[in-house]
Amino acid sequence: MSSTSDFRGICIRHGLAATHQRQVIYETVMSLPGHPSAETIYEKVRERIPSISLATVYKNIRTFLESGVFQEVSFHHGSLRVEANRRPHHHLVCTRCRSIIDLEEDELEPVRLRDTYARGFQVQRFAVDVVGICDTCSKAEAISQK
Amino acid sequence: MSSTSDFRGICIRHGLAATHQRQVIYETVMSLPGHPSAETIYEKVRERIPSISLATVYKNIRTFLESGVFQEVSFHHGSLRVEANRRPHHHLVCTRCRSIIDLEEDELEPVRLRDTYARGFQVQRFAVDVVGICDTCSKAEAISQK
DNA sequence: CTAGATGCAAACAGTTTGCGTCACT
DNA sequence: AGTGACGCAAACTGTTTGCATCTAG
Repeated sequence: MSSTSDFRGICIRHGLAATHQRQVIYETVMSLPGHPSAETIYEKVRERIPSISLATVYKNIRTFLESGVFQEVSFHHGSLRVEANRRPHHHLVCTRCRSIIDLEEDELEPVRLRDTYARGFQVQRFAVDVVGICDTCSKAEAISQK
Repeated sequence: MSSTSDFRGICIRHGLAATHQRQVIYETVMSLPGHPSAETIYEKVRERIPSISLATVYKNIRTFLESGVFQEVSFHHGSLRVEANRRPHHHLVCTRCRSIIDLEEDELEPVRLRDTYARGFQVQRFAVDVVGICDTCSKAEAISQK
């Protein structure tokens, strides 16, 4: 029973209409393994609603992301960004303005996999995004909330 | 002196022709702060070569990335990917096939900023990409190198 | 009944490609 | 001289938007 009522509860909590399309998109994302793209979700949803529009899928993905029902895999999905800094370093990523600030490697405690881990993956390096709100945005927010 | 000869050395080492356009693009990327987009680089390069084509800028960025002269800020710059996994976790990212595998949070030693750090950034969470070669790709490579 | 959701097509942004001409090596 | 680079325009992919119609609340 929980699947349907989960969905309705989520919609109520976020002030969203519980439409059929929205529900199928939600269930499809939950059912797909890994990190599906909009196109993948669209293909899968069409098996249940052949007449659905790709725009509807995009609009609902956006809606779910904005209400925090789903997350984006990465904050870097936009256009290609070039990194000239050859020193190993990490990034501070602001969720508000999407700005990226370099963080020197020694500003972070060393990152390590627990030695129990293997899976045949050959590690080359660790790239850490410190996700949060930058100084500028948190000040701007403080003002707007007066 | 080193700037020009740096560039020529890089070109020789990577088997690239040392053209004027290529040099200006290289110098521009090195001079720009942060993580410029192709468009930003193009705008800046045009100050020195007004007739340059955007396609040339793109082609050269690709060339530099492929030869490792520059890096991409992130391996996630493609299309939007949706993450339904609500549990905190990290990612194994394969540089060869670009696949993304979830890594449970407890498979990594806890990530921490050194307490000296501040800059007014409000940290929400750490998103770690363990960058390397996945099992499938490393096996494929072993075979192709026979 | 009405705000918000859907479907369609057109618009857009970012990026790549084909091809004729030009320039490094 | 020949291979690869450039410039241009057209093509392409991923995504958003405007608008008329429909539907959940």
